[in-house]
Amino acid sequence: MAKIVVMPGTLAEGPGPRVRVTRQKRAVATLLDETEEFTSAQDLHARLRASGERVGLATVYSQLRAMAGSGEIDSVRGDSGETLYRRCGSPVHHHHLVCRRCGHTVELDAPDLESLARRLGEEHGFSQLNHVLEMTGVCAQCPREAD
Amino acid sequence: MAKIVVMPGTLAEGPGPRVRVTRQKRAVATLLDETEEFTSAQDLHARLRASGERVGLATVYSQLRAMAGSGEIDSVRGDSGETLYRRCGSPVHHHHLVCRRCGHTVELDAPDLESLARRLGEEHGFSQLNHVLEMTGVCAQCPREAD
DNA sequence: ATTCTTGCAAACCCTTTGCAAGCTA
DNA sequence: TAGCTTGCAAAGGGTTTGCAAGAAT
Repeated sequence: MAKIVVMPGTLAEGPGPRVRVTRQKRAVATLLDETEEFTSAQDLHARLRASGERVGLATVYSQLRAMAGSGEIDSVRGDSGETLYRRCGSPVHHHHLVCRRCGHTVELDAPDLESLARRLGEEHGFSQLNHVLEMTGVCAQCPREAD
Repeated sequence: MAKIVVMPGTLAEGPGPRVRVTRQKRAVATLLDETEEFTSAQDLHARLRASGERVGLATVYSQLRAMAGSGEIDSVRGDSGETLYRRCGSPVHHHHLVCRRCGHTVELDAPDLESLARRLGEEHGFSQLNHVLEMTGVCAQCPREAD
């Protein structure tokens, strides 16, 4: 089921709730900017606390959820069941290959995949195609033991 | 903590724990055989109960974990955070192409995609690869105007 | 008889929610 | 001031664990 998300300045917003800029939001956004790899809400929260920021865990969760919902950041699921977030680098369509152990991420540019997806859809008479590929694995730097 | 799993007749087993065949194990294995799609532990448990089998939820979990650990079944993480299992091998790995308008679904068999995904992962030194492709579009039977 | 397996209930972990106090616009 | 936002604590949902009773060998 599709979730309709209206991004600021995209469609007629009507008399909806106005977003407010808070110290907490800036702190999370900033830390996210400085972080390359996918990280969890708990990790972000711990780092914010460690650096002296006064931010609640629930707030971090709420914010990440909002940002992910509006497409501002990407999210994937880690091995231990938690959700990992990261500021999405390139605005163009691409996919991620994420290490389930350490969160190390590689941005994939796979033209073959794009054409393949298009072909598959057209073969079945579908139009207005869209696709999301989420790849995960264990990177070369991580122990490959199974558990 | 790595768990060493020795499959029957694979390596020297030594004086390890002997696996016992129980009614519960057979029930879960059988139901898994009859199920094409990825299913959750809870779903399997509910279906077992519904069919009159007396099996505990903890047992189902424990068993799926063991089977997945030994590679007997595949596991992926669903959107809601639960782990989904499926007997691997026979019912080949495949993806779905879903119509956003009517929900009509086509099961895709795309060997090209599988090899492409494997290649992409290996090129970046990843192992234990896993991928989920979600394709959506508008099928031939549906009006394709307004979106 | 031995020891692996079961399964209830409680524990865990991550995430969301209830809601009063705090803060932005 | 008005009403989003915050954040503590509690609730939720999925999965694991403790351990005594039960079953396979």
